[in-house]
Amino acid sequence: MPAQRRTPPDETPLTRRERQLMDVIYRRREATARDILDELPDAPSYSTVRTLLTLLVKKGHLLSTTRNRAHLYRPARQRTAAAESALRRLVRTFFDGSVANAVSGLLSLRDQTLTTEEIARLEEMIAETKKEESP
Amino acid sequence: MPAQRRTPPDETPLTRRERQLMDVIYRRREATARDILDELPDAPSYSTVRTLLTLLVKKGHLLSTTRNRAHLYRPARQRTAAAESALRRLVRTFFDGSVANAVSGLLSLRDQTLTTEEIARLEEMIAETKKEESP
DNA sequence: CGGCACCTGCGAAAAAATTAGCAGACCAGT
DNA sequence: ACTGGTCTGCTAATTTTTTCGCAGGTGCCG
Repeated sequence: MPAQRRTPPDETPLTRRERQLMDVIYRRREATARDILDELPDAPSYSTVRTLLTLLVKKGHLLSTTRNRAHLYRPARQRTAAAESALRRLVRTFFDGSVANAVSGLLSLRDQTLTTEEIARLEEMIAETKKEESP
Repeated sequence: MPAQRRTPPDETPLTRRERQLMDVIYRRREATARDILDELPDAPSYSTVRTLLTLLVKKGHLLSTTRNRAHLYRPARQRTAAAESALRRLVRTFFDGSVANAVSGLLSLRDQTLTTEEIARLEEMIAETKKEESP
């Protein structure tokens, strides 16, 4: 009987708060309880954040090292891996499973403008994809 | 005193189950309690699904109409709007706020291959974007 | 050295989410 | 018209989450 989860980051969906913390950590790549507390708009007490963090470690979602006196947390899953499954979910849920549609949705996010450089990069990626698809 | 949430789909993050149901509904665009029950891998009782559904309506996340005898649920927010905010979150969390990076991540999802047509469409979108950026 | 500022682990209480059963109504088929 | 199958609206119990406080430690500075 596995008393405490080990390595494999459980496929169980996270709870609200858990996801919120994980998001902060993924965004920053690493964080201490204090960091998180400072970033959350609706943060609970320091004590609470710490509890959640400990829980996430036990569940295998986070790894912790000690920097100075405080614990420093990092995601147990590679950032890209997490991003990938998040993207998959999104594509399935909102874009009928079509990657092309998702890209479209992404491009129409008129938030921050793409630089000329980025556009060039995208073109290159498309070209690459094309090459792979139809050699 | 607003006894029951009206139109504005509350910015409150959904709970685990709630999100799960919403996802199914977004994917199918509409669904009955029965539909959802059938689609969930780890479905609870019919009764439970109905309770959640009712709750989501009360919170303003879903709208319900009656088809035949059963309630038919649809998202209160436009699918595209929901997709948009989900994308934004994802871009911020996993791609350092870079849309280009996100597109890249999307393209490297080697799940299903893009058809030649889709690729052409993407190229067109990029071209369009380019035109807008640097007129 | 004494005190301030923080961190840690542990133990629980409070709040929220999840689950489910029940009675009444309705429709369709025999 | 009766029966079986399904849906609805409630009510409520259980399980999870979420939240915190307290009792040590430790490092640092006046």
